[in-house]
Amino acid sequence: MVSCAYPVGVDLEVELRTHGYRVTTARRVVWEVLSAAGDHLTAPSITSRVHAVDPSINGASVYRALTLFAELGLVRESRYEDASTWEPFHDDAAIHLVCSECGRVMHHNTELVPRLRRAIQVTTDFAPDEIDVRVSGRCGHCPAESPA
Amino acid sequence: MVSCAYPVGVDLEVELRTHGYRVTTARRVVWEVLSAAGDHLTAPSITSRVHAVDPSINGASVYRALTLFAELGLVRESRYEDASTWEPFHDDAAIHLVCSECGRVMHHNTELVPRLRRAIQVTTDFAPDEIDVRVSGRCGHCPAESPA
DNA sequence: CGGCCTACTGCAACTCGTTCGCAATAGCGT
DNA sequence: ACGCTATTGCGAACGAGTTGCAGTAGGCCG
Repeated sequence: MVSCAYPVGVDLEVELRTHGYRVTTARRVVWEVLSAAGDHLTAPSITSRVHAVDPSINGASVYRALTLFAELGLVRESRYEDASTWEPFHDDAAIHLVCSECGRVMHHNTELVPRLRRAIQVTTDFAPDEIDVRVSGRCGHCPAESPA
Repeated sequence: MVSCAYPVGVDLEVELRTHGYRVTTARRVVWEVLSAAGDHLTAPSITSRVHAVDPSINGASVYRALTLFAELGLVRESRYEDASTWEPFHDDAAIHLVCSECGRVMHHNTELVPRLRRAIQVTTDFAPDEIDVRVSGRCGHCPAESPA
């Protein structure tokens, strides 16, 4: 049911074993769900998708898997409007375009992010680590606001 | 006790009255706290500061005030690591530099933000609204990481 | 291949930030 | 000062996320 549509460069089993963790059903299913979506998902929606695959997997295990994946750097958590979302890790030159209509989250790569990093390094005494850019607006799939 | 150290360009009373809302103690105190901090505050920390000024103000009222202020565009909510924070509104050319050591949040203006907005408009079919940039790292006040 | 050790899971109770319904209170226009 | 009603305080409810514990299953070893 869940196929791996996301170009995963990471082999979960290898990653887990390398760090001495066991490869379990729960972890595999959570990873499949994340990979299949390849997109931002809230924890509750991850849980329900996991349940669609295997209802015997407990919600707590989903959280534990997510936390573990985050520690291993396989996924990243980011907090949006009113929910935190999870997605497979990607490099941070990608910015997030969040559609206020349909809630969809798109990625967009731009060299302005690395440039911003350099600008900060040069013009401030702040040593930048991660850069997270979120843009809210309306995506191409959603109709333009009708003039009320 | 709470003085208004933040360069407020907004008169709360006027803003409330203009929109037909009443000027109440709770709203005034919440606004004083936000203005005095002029910085990102979590809702619970806002509540405790409000209590320091007037313990009779209920936590729920703090949330209601914050929600109202957000609707009026006086404050902005943003979600960080594990808490949502509130701060008086500032224009979004300012980006957030969040120090991982001391937790301090600084603002930095850069013309790269408006440029990013234009880049998105030109190169994608996404219509950008708000742009929120958060940079984690280490600020100038915190000692550099000692080589472990 | 089978058995053991223990990491991991499912469960259920718990925490804690945030919201809601309702009666009492206090703005503010007259 | 009076009255209308927006707003508050209270307490209960809610929901996401966490935790402790006993049972289960991954995977190493013989």
